[in-house]
Amino acid sequence: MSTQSPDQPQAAALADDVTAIVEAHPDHSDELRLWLRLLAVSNLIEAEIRRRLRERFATTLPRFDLMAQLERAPDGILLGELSRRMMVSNGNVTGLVERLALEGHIVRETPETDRRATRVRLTAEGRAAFAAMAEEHSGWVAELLAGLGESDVADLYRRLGDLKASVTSATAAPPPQKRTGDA
Amino acid sequence: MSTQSPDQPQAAALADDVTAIVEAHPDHSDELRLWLRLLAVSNLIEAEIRRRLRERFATTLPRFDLMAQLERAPDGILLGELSRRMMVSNGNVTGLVERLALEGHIVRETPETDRRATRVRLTAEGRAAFAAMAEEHSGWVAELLAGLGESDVADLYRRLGDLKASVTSATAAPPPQKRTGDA
DNA sequence: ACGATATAGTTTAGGCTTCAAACATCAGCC
DNA sequence: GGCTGATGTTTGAAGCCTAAACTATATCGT
Repeated sequence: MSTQSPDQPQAAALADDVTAIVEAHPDHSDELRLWLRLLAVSNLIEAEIRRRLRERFATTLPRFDLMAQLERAPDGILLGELSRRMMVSNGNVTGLVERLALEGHIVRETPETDRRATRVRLTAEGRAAFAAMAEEHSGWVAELLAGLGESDVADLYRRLGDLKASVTSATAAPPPQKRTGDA
Repeated sequence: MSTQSPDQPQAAALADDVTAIVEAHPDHSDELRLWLRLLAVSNLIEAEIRRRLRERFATTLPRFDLMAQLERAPDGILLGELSRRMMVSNGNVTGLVERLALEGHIVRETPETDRRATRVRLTAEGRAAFAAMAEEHSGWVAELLAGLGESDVADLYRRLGDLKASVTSATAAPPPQKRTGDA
């Protein structure tokens, strides 16, 4: 059911001048539609994966993500680095780690060189549990994307890279204010 | 290149280091990478939009979404239909509506024909607030996607449609339990 | 050494989200 | 009228998430 047509108020006569972008009321509906579709697809896949993680392994996507990070760092990882890699807040990681520790999947330890810090590591049990989940997980993704050809996958990957670059440069740059007279 | 080779996911022989498991599925790694990138890009854009909604309008994406739905339904909409369109649970909508009503953006009313139901509508104030937000919002999206050419946008849109179709058919169909020997 | 500043994590308050169970009402049937 | 089942919404418990305030430790400048 794609009742997702955004029905934006149609910009009137669209002067398609690329240079005079933000000031007037250009038609942004193509970009908006793209974003809405991107969001819809992403949420669709994510919801299905969350559902299966829950159903098959009684776990959640954030927990899975966290364990995936730890799996790549056999010597453990500091909480701050973890939150950076997962792109979530520090406080979020605190709770996630707490729950995973209760489940016995990970352990916390304080390095002697810096007693502020906490390093977390997968337990043997956690490593085994993650291996089982990861195996199925990649199968699920492959299954969901099975309708795409190999070249589609590569092409989408590349174009999403372009998109990522666009977003990154737009957010990294200082906010484009009205520069009066920037001749 | 690993083309459609006859897949043999025989994981039996992997007595190797368990840490290599995730990477050790050549058949699925392309799809996995694509999904991870899709997720990353989507989250990147979403986080930026959430940030700006919060900063500029002291609101959230779910609230914005809900108001966007109401904006398209001038006569109001039942909560159940709202939760269907937003693709979230009923209970979720209850709380969202409660907060937006407190803010004066929407009103609730019980239709006389069915006193179980609740119909919500934008107030005049809510409609005006949404108009202001929507205008900026579409500008933000256009700004974030500005690095893409017009044809890139169209192409990505189409390919994401293919992807959506793939996911939909994979989830709508009964679970494919065993992969029969494909050609 | 001492105070200022920076860094690592935790806590707090609040919002979003889901599921499951409860509640309320309606529509049909006897 | 009084069951019964369906439908529309709310509630409660639990988890995820953030920003801001806070604690504890480290480091740097003097």
